[in-house]
Amino acid sequence: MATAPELDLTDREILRLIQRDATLSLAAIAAEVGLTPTPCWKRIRRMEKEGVIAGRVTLLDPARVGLPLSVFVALEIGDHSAGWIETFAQAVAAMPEVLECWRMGGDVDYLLRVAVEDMPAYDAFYRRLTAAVPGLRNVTSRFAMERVKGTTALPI
Amino acid sequence: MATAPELDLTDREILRLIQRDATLSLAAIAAEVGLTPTPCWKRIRRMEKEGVIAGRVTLLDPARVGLPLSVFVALEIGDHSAGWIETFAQAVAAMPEVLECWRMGGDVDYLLRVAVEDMPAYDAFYRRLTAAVPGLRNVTSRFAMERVKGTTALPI
DNA sequence: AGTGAAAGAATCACTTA
DNA sequence: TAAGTGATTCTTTCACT
Repeated sequence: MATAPELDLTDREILRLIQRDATLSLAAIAAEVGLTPTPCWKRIRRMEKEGVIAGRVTLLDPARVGLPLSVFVALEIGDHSAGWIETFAQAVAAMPEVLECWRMGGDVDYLLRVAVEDMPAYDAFYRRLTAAVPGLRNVTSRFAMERVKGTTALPI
Repeated sequence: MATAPELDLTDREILRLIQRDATLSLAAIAAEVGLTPTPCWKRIRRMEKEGVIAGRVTLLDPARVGLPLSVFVALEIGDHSAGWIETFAQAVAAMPEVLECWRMGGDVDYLLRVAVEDMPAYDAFYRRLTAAVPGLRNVTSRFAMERVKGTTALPI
């Protein structure tokens, strides 16, 4: 078990910068936070090892790659056993259209966000989902009209 | 208006790789797709210019930076005028806790995903939201227990 | 799409406060 | 324990083929 990471103000300032733009050079980061590149590099590497930094990814425009339709799917389930949940998690992991899957408290058991090409593609996904996951008590699909805001940058 | 980008199989293969890992060198990408670094670099730069590539970001672990609570907020509004919607979009843009905001079709008008420290922090956010956005007909908060899956990689 | 060169960046051993 | 220096290596970038 790793000890809880202590993040000082400089660590947080670095995170704030690289969260928004992973292409910033160490020299640019260093200039922003008032250090030289080497200590910045050491801090970043430390935060990667500690798991504070989960990764660096390239974000695409969904519409430009042929996936303009986003759907939120609320699931209510019948069987709440550990075995069922494990099976469900594996099914979801194997479906690349599912970008996010959250286990929820309250009336909804699971909430999915799905990216597909169009309505027929969503229908095909829906059929695969309900076939792969038996015992769904209720499935509610809500279709997104517009992404008003979308960021991966956490408020730190 | 830019012409619709044509993405060939190599473009898509490059996108598939860098979507998962933005730290891959051009040499590594080139080896994967069976080219040399220069044409890969030209393709990536072209897709950046075209807007297919939206950016490169660093992802953090929310719990490790003190934001372990994710809340989905469904909003029903009274006023559907263009002016209201513009005001709402600006309010949401100014609230860093709101990571995503979608305008929806159907029963729910807007769906937000919010990251906060704990329940008191969510309550404070809730008050700020309902104060900043007058005329909300209904606000439903659903609390996430567990992120079963979360990826930024689109199924291309 | 590839080659080869030049410029720029990351990485690290070592030094200093 | 944290930051800086300078050298090395790797990577990106680009003119030319």
